[in-house]
Amino acid sequence: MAYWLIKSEPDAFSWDEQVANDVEPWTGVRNHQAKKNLAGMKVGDRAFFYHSNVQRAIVGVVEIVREAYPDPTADSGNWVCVDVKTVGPMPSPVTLADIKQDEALADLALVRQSRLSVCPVSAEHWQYLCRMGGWSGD
DNA sequence: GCCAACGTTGGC
DNA sequence: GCCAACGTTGGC
Repeated sequence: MAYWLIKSEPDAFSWDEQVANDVEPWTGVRNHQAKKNLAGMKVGDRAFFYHSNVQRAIVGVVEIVREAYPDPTADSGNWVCVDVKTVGPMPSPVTLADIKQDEALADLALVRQSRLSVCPVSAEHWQYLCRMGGWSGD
């Protein structure tokens, strides 16, 4: 299974809303690199839910429950979205500042390509970040 | 096919 | 609010 990180501006769609909705179509991605990553997601993959802009921290974990299908919010072009399901909140959110000052995470896509809204996370980095956030779930 | 201009994203 | 990074557009 693969791991990912998806970004959302809390003003547009927050973790609280994700928890309330439980399953949410992840729409609105309009970047080819991000689209490629969406298309590579499989059911059962896990993703960090990251708040960009205001809070800048990993605040929760979601699971992919539906693989890439045409984004209904796209008026043109063949953009895709996936459905994600709430798994649980990070016991202590991992902030971007924490990530940036840790050498082991220097080549995280989140750091290297700050504008990419859907990025892959290696298994090593996933486990590392889970430890930082106090995530003890499976 | 190159490059300048412009728009958007996101960190600070 | 500013700026850097990056994507897109359009003139040539």
